[in-house]
Amino acid sequence: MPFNSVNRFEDAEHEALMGVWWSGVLLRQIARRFFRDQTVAESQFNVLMALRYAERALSQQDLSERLLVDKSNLTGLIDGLMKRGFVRRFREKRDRRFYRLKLTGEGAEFLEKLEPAYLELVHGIMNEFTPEERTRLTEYMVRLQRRMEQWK
Amino acid sequence: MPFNSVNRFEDAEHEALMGVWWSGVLLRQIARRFFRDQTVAESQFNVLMALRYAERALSQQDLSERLLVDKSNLTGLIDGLMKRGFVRRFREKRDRRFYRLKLTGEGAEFLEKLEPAYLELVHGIMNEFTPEERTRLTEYMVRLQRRMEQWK
DNA sequence: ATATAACAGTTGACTTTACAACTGTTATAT
DNA sequence: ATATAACAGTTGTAAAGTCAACTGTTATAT
Repeated sequence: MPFNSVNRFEDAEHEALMGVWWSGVLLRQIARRFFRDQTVAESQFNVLMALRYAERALSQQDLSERLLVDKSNLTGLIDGLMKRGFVRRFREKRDRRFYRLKLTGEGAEFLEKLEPAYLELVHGIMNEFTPEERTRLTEYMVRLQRRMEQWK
Repeated sequence: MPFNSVNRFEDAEHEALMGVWWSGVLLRQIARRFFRDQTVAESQFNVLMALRYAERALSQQDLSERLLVDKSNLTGLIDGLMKRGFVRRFREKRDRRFYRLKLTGEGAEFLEKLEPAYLELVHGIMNEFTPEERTRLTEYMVRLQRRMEQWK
């Protein structure tokens, strides 16, 4: 789905979707570099954040669904986070098919250290918009996501 | 950069950025599946579209910049498209460092066959919005991208 | 005129991701 | 009670991407 500039389609719907597309591409690029400097992969950060703000202990399957990543990837991702001491797996006794994943103290601490720089980045980008615009943008994105869910 | 639902940050800027982020993730997912069914990789489609709608013959370097993909990927990507007969490389006589890439008749034809389904998908998603909303959304995305360019 | 820079493309190592096939565990149906 | 489904996680393969180092070509500087 290309096209920031030239677009002979002259199709307003296409143009709008391309806008979202390219914003996503740029955002990915910025995030990758940011997290590399912070010595985490973006995918690992996503896992840590999901665990931190989850309302309950999550399984790898849960993470797979929340992060929209294939469950097979969670195996290695969690392995890596365990090696760094950020996450632990707890076998569930009632149902030995899955683990409950928990953030360790080190994991939480690591996230806290990261947070200022992370928020600075986020705000540095988003203060492009006024509060009203932000609200409207958020609303648009929610609707767009709901619409796209239909294609899953 | 996670979080569609739970977000204890209570941070409107973060929320808005996450909206863009998740929309991008979903869009990638939908696109990947769509193009798989159409027997092209999304990355190949992007190249074909870029060549088709370019104002002049592009080099691999040009494509790299337009598609925001490392130039090293273009080698294999173009190789693949040449194998399918969709693209040709022409050595530039004046400057033998680069190729001029051109879409073949087969390439153009392939794109044309794809276009209806592609546009149907795009419209199916974007008719979530009224024309005024689309305009505003496009405007937001343009501003967001310009802002994000600063971090490149 | 020649050494040095810059440029386009390629290659190889590595990471990330998706997908399909597999193991082991639990739930369901007959 | 047992066969079948469904489920969670793991493994292996392949595609796609980044990055750094390399080749060959052209531009620049002294």
